[in-house]
Amino acid sequence: MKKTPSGAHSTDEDVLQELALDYPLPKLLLEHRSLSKLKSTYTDKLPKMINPNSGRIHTSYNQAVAITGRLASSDPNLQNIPIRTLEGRKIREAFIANEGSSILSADYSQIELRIMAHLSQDIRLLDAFKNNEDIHKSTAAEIFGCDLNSVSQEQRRYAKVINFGLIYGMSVFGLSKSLGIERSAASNYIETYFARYPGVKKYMEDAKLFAKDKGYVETFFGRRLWIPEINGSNGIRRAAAERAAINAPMQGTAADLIKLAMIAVDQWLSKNVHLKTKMIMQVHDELVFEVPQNEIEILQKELPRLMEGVAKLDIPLIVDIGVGLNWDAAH
DNA sequence: TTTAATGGCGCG
DNA sequence: AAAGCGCGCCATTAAA
Repeated sequence: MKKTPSGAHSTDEDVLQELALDYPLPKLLLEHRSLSKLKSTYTDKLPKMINPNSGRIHTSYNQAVAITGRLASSDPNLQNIPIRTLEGRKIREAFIANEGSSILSADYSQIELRIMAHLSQDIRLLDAFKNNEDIHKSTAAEIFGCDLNSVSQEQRRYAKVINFGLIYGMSVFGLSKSLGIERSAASNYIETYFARYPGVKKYMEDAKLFAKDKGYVETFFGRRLWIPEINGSNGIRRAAAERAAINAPMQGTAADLIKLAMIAVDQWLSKNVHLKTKMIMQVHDELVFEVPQNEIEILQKELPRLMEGVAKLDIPLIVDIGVGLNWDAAH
């Protein structure tokens, strides 16, 4: 149903899911794939990487690999610990706090969509975030032309796929595939979306034009992200570069913000020498801490203030906090 | 035995 | 020919 770059028949998840409608084997294969992925990558490997001195797993953060300015975690990668499935979450449950401490997770809510609102200056998107609305719900209300409180689960799910797809420059083809709908229907959704959020459409066109003119795009702070293939002769790679030009300012600005947050939190912890709390991980829009019981209250109060205050955008930055005895419970 | 390429999939 | 951005790591296979 689909070919790999080398010309072989693809057996990826999409293909097997489609085949599973007609045959029993693909479903079994998918089950085996997901379980063996969890076993080989996490369950078998992570225990072997415990440092004998600390009794812990220590990752490395590379600051100069990701072109958008994100950190990248390796050996082991702790930025791709499972969370999306029940089975996977059992692995996350194994990340536990010391006796007497909790794991605290502080993550930016909808950070890239908020940045898109700021960069695009789209009035409806700015308003939605200023009113602290459920953004997928409010997008659903716009594209389905209904009331905020009459949005169905299904409508919200559609809007969510559209919202995330847009951040990445998704096409009609991609949207129709990921929603399993006709291309004409997908085309209608996108058209309606851009009619309701014209600022977003203009932002995307401007990002491409800017990149073509200068060879780079910029984050909110003016950091440059070079897109060399934006004027290349290979049409396919050029199209990919155009999508990167749309995405890079958002992902790059989010990367800038969380780095500033890490610095702000570190300085605050250093200043308050009595605190035993430790910042132990970063997962792109999330900071993870190990917090003694008697410090949870102060962290719950101070972290949002510190992280939300690193920059003044035209929308509020919102930080959600979760606390638990393990990393999964902290979400 | 090590390295590289491939296809696939975990996360934000 | 591809149609969704950014990563790192797994098993498998082939080459060095």
